Amino acid sequence: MKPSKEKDSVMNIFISYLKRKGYRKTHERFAILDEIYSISGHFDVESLYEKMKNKKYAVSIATLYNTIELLLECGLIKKHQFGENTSRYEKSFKGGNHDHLICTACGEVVEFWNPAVKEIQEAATVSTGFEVNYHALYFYGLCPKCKSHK
Amino acid sequence: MKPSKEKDSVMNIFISYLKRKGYRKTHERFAILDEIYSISGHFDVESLYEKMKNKKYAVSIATLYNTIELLLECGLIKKHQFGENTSRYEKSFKGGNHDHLICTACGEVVEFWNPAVKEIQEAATVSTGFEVNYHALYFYGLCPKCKSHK
DNA sequence: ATAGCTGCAAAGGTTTTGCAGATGA
DNA sequence: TCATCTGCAAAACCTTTGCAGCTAT
Repeated sequence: MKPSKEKDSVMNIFISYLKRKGYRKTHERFAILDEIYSISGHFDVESLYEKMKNKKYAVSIATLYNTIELLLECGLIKKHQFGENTSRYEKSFKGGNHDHLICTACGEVVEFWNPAVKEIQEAATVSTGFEVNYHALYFYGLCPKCKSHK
Repeated sequence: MKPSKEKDSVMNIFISYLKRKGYRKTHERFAILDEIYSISGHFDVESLYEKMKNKKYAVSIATLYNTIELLLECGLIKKHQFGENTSRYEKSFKGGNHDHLICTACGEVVEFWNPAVKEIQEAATVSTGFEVNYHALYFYGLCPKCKSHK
């Protein structure tokens, strides 16, 4: 892991989470977090497995799912289902709160960010009595490339 | 199918879609659309299958998936993946454009509607060059009941 | 020492596919 | 008639689980 402020913070969050829950600090767990935070953009379990397969702390699929569950719980990654049957994930430390445009033709995913989502959330909270922890907003359509090819 | 303006329109949309694509008008397809439009709220393939199992035009799972694909394509239903591994669907004729609050504790899904989503869509369209056809906005958190139990 | 973790392989659950027989156009 | 559709069962696919051996504490 290259030294960086972000990765340090992320590691600290994970470590205190593990400590708080009484979970063990294993090589595999740190290797997985490290690998995930070196990926820019989205990933699925299969591709993460492939990436780690030949590295020092190669892990099994079962351990990936196990650790991903922990990382979801402590908020270090987010889970998405962009309409396929495979779940996709992304890191969510800082720069969080962005949303996604998904091209229904080629599958490209582009991010955007708009603070107005918070206002909608506020309105929905008030009218329904929910306590909202996070959100996901997806726009589906054609990316510029596919738009021009049609 | 009980006579109703909505169901008539829906049928017409489906019929012209089938005609335009050169697809056949089969009993199964109409029975499925009819069944779906008699369901209020969300459903998954399994429950739809159970509902239709003992009726006149019982259909197989394979045919359900096939027809659901057609209905998605012509916009008469929408597909959701609320974080589970099962896809859920709902009709989308009129009254459309609503969004969802999902309780992460008990799984309850509540709908809300807010026109401001369109403005966010407009902004995202302009900045990315996408042509957006539809959206999905989910807020995850605790419903009033689970909030008070925690 | 020992409770918890990993890896393997098998199981589970959802969705897709291949093909023979049925059917709308 | 005949290309398409349905239903069945098998396959494919992603995810979860059980258990034996390993390891952090």
